[in-house]
Amino acid sequence: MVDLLILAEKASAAKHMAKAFGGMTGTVADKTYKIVHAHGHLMEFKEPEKMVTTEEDKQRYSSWSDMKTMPWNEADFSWAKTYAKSYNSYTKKSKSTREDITAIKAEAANAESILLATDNDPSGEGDLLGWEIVNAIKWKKKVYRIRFADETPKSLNQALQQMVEITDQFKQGEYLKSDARSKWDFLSMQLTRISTYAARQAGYRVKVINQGRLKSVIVLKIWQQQQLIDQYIKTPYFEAKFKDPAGHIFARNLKDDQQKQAARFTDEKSGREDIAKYTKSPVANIKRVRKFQAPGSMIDLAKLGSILAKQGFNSKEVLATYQKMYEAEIVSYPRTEDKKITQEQYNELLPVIDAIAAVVGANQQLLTHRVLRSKHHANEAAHGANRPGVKVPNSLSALTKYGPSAQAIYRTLALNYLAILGEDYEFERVTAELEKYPEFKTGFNVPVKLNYKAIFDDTEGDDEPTEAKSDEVGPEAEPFVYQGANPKPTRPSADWIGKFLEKHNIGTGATRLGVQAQLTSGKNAFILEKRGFYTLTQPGTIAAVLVRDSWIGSPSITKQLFDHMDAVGKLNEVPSVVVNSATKVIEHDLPIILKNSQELAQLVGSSQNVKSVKKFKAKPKTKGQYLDGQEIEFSSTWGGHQFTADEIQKMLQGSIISFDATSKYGKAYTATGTLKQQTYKGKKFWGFKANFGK
DNA sequence: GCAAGGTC
Repeated sequence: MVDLLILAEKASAAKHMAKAFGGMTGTVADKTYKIVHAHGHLMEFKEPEKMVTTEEDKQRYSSWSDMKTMPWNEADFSWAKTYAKSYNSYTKKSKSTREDITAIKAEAANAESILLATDNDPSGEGDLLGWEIVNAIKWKKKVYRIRFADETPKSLNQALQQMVEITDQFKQGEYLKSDARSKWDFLSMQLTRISTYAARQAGYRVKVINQGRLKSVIVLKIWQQQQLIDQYIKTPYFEAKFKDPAGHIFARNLKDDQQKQAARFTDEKSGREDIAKYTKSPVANIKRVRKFQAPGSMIDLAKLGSILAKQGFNSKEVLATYQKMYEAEIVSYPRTEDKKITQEQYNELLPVIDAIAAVVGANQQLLTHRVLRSKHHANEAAHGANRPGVKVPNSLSALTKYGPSAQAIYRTLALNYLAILGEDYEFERVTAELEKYPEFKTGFNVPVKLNYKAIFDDTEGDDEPTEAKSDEVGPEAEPFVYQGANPKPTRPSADWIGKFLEKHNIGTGATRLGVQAQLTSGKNAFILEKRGFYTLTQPGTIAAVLVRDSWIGSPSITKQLFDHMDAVGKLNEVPSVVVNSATKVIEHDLPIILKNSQELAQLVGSSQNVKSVKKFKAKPKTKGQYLDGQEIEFSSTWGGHQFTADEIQKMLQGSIISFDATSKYGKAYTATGTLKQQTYKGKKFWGFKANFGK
């Protein structure tokens, strides 16, 4: 008989506890103990039709096609749970968790009390999965809880001193709120049945049209952005600006639409007339201020995924490879919520910093900042931000066995971590204005010491052509007509969706990248991913169109759910209010989804032939005589830019032209090139060709 | 066939 059966959330946590307490069994804080562990949730809800009793209800809750059966009445459900299926990626087999539960039950038979030592997630998920096990083994004796700041021995032993009894689960806010959350999400599956039915009614032979708090919001956001892109019309404007000999631009700070309207002209002629008002001016009031910038916050899993997406790795593979590296203790816990680390975690890594730097080829001389900055420090961080582990690989190539992206994962994580050991970036902020027209100002940064940026610069990868300008300003600047345009909407990408989800607090560190991996893979994928950029597939478009104007497609639904969960967690609100709110969402969204299905034909296209919707818009062509006399035809636009008559004339004469363009990453640059005969898929054609990198 | 949340 032991005093305490310590239940850890996962194998790695159990291992850390064994290290902290002196073995998998023993005596700690005057109590005998044994450590066991789960691997996440071992129990999950039974199928809806298996949570009801009458034959009539079994029928009702099996239906995917009778819309009168919904919204479901949650009072009909027993909310009974069953063993989860756990998938083993090594054996590629699914296995029931029945044996795990049986094993824990057998150990519990020899214990006086259970100590829940599962993770302390803000959502209460660790409490929920602990209680699921306690309930599954029909435990009737005492239950205690510890919450630890991190998994270092010091923190775990500290936590043990603050053990609290929580035997009545219905009085424990963390359990109540996560239980309510899980019921809410479970009830939301009705929207998948509704959407699948609606799409089929509209004539689409779809498999399943999944909907949920994360999925619907992601897919709808991508669709809406695609609409913005499709509807985007580039409208150039002409604005008076000044330029000094080194190329620094002096412009007015146009704060609102009114100011912009007054300063910008829609045609070049008016722009030219406007600059006639100005003459060359000396540059005045040059200020140089020395500034410092600390390294940015550490990257999370979603951010890492988006960085690697740009290098051609897909999220599914990154997740799998990262997991294997974590199991080998080469990197820290992947699915962390933490963006910071504790002092203990920082201290733990310090001795191996130089070894890590050597592996990834970082300059060790730059790692001089040996104090954890407050912006990276947290008092509590169960796993700590994503970072390299204490075990350092011998070389990058030794990592290849974990997966294709292993080297890239380690390199990115390590450099990002090492950057916090670099000194602040030092630069000079230069500002100046025009003597004659002081409202025209310029400002730019001149790097003095790169410091941490020489280790890891999260702006790298934005491979935009930046002209190397001199840091000398003035002595004078001349007016010119600057040609700009309304900015093109950003292309949907992994990075962009990640930021959006984070901003609205949708999903967790564990699910944000996971759901994107899910949506981009399999036969029924909703999203097509190419180097981190997203487009919707046909089923994805259907899913998006169906949840237009719905609540499930809105980010505010998660916000509302979380606000209510917080109230439940503080015991200020009864859980049933949260669960009932799910029914209200179904009630509201069911008719909307059915109504939206009538627009599918128009917005998605033919249900018979997917390709028929992808009619290519014929590009407007221009004809003319090339300098050798032959009659040629070429597109009158390039990269969203409409060639002016003057540019067309010049191109036909074989001259080089330049114009302002926007890159596919949304950055403005100057495109320079000539008209050339080119080949595409074996066909010859004439068109503008940019001289990149020349 | 369904969610989102854990985990491997």
